[in-house]
Amino acid sequence: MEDRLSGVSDDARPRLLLIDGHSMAFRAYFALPVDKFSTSTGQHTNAVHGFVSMLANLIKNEQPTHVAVAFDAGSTTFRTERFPDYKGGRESTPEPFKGQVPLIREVLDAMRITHYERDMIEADDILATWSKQAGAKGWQVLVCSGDRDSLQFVTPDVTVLYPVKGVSELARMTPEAVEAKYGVTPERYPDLAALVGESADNIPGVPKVGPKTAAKWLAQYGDLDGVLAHADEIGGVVGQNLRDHLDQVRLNREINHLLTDLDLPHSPEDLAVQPWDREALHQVFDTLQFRTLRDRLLAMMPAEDREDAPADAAVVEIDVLAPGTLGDWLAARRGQPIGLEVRGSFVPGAGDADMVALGDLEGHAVVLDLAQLDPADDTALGQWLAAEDAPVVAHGGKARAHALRGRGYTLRGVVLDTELAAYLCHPDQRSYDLEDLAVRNLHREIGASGPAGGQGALELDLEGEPGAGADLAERAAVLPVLAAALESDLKDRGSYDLLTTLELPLADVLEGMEARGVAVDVEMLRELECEFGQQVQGAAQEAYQVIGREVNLGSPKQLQEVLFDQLDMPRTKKIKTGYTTDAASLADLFAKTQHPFLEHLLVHRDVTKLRQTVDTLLRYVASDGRIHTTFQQTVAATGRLSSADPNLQNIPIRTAAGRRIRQAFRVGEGYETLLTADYSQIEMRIMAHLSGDEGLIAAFRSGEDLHSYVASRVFGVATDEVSAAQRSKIKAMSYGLAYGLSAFGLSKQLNVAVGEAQALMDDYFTRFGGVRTYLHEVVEEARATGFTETIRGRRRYLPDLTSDNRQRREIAERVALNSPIQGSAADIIKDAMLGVQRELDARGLRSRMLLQVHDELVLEVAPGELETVEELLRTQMAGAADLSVPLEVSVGRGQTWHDAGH
DNA sequence: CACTTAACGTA
DNA sequence: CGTACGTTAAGTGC
Repeated sequence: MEDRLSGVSDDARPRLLLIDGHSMAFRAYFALPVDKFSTSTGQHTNAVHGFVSMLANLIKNEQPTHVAVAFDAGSTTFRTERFPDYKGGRESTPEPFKGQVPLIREVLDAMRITHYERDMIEADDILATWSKQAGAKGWQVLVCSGDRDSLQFVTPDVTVLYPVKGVSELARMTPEAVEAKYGVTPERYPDLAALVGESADNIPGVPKVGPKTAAKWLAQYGDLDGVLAHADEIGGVVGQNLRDHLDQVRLNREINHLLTDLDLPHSPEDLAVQPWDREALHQVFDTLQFRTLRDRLLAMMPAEDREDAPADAAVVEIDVLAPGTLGDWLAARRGQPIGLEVRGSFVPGAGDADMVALGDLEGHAVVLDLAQLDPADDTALGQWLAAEDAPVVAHGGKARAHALRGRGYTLRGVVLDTELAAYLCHPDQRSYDLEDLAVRNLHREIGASGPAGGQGALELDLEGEPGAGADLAERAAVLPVLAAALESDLKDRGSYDLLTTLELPLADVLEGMEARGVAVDVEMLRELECEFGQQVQGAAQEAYQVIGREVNLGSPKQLQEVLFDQLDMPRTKKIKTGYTTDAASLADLFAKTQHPFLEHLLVHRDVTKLRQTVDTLLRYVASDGRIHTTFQQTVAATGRLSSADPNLQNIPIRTAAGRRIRQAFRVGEGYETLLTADYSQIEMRIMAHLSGDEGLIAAFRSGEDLHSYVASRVFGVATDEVSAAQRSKIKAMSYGLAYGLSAFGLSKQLNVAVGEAQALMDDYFTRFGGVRTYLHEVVEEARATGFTETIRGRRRYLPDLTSDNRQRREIAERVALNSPIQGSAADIIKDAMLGVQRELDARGLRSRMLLQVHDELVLEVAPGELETVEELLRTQMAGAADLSVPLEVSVGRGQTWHDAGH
């Protein structure tokens, strides 16, 4: 590691960087705005960000060979015992600062930087000791500390970096700089400090004596002892003051003396910089939600810090095939997993591919330009792609299949999809770029060498796009290697089965659904757009009239002005930018003020949203008159699918106007009807199953209305005597429980007193105690194992369950409650989809699945197949899991999605 | 131009 | 102080 600096610096001595952790974190905290740095979970991160940013700069600029951080262990130290007022009178640590220090430690761990603290000792003492030890060896030492006491150990070899402004600007305090600034040598600095005092540490100095006077005295009498010995000779008020404070000054000197003889567990040699733990670094930056900082750090990670040298397989050799020999190339590798990478457009239903690369485990690759592919090769490629028994490894196979489909190829036989595999291993990440996976799992950089780095690959590239072929080949070649790594990772996590029996086959099913899309009535959508548009205009005009001016009703900022400044309405809930103007608050305000502006505003909001939904849908209608969404299979951490471009899982249903949009989704030409099937109360049934609560299981087995049944038990009345109000309270609570709802939250939702909500929950748990036990146990087990699990063994890792930060911990606890339930429901409907597809195929039916909306499937039924399809749909959905309660499925049919719904 | 925020639709 | 998503316009900052 030492040789790293030889190229950068002309000084070949080891360079030790020492950092006072608390002091710098605190500086960072005050340098950066608290409200601008927090994660979506509410964790403040400004101090972490500032600290890590500073650390990154230091490492980059100073190129240390050794690094360590010292922290203060607690508020009690040998100094406070000696002098109870030391550091007294300080404001208590700001709330948002607490909890950030452990996060800094996590980052340091990931960077494999030693950090140390010891009871009763301050960070400065630790740093002073290391500094002295390293100085004695002739090392260069840099000490980064915001504590001026550290200036006392500045020497020609030891420089203190003292923050002047925030944490970005550090003053290099060399012996010369100390002398220039304070008029004394570093060695005498504590003498000066003893006389002057340090208000930050609540150390009183001699009144009226500042650095100038103190330095003058020290120059005159040599050192502090000299000054004290000659205290009588000093005239004036300051002299008298000194004489009055002799004991204080002696005590000060005693206190600001730093220990340099601690027995530390790490010698300076132990502090050598280590290769960073990329995996851990990614994880901690994921939780901190630091994107730019992550990139900055990774970018400066020197090549020699990569954990293992790249394996020899990293060299990709592009085989130049004679026309017509692709079949031979493939035959020579029969049965071996081949990586497949595709270049082109991955748009569902309108994809296209222009280049394909194949790579084997040994690093051999071929690059195929599909536009000028030899007919024999084209056949060989098509057969190989479609063969179920020719093992393929892809990254995002579903998207690649869309591209290939555009060229008439069918993709089958994907035995491992690296994107899906990575998702199952770390379902919380936001992206699974192949480059990142290669680096994290194989320590292999791909696409980094640039065009010139290829091995004679350039001539293979399409004109005007140098490097594309080499890049594609490199990606294809890394896939089988990566697949092996991810396969074993998945097996370790017990999730391999989930990949092969659920997610991989599902990807095929989803690809089909996306490719076929869903038919819409464009005329109807246009009419709706127009109608909603007029209503938007109308509502806006009326709103303007009320307030006497035109504002942008879509701007929360301008609305705040109108509501709270112009109209001086009661303040709503506070948010970052002021007061919220969300629908619930506006409704509250209307109840209080009856102000007509609010009415018009709410109508405007509603209709704007609807118009916008219609607008978006229209933009996505493809040339076949259908909308092709993308079902994202690696986004939702619980295992659900999500839908995007456009999102068809959030089409309105609750309001009459909204439901009209569903009328525009209709059965396609050549088909008879739409069929929708949804699970009734699937999450509550899963709760009953997982908890084993006798009462809840009995409720479902009784066949009675769930919420009425539960309400009758909670309120102690007959099922048919349950009032609508009682039922709806219970319904809200039942669903809330699976989200970790508190009595406070319930009270807010039901608009009742917290006490009443609490009583309701208590009554509920008296009757359904198994639920409470289960909810408690699921959290505790997750805390012990670090993850939750669904009925299919889908894991979600929740490191925050053991966080010291209460807010983070409690959020993780709610996630732990919800994930097995939501995730199991996702498992079940995914299994059902496989069953439905299998049956449709097996029976040679033309009917087909179109959409999935979490607990609902939408199918397009071919003429004459209705009865068969409905039956198989019910059977497959109800039989998708074997729970201790029945899975109930309700089915509807109609010409439109609205009519098929129920 | 890219990113974040507030708001709101679904299960 | 209830989970999981995606999309949009407005606002902010480079």
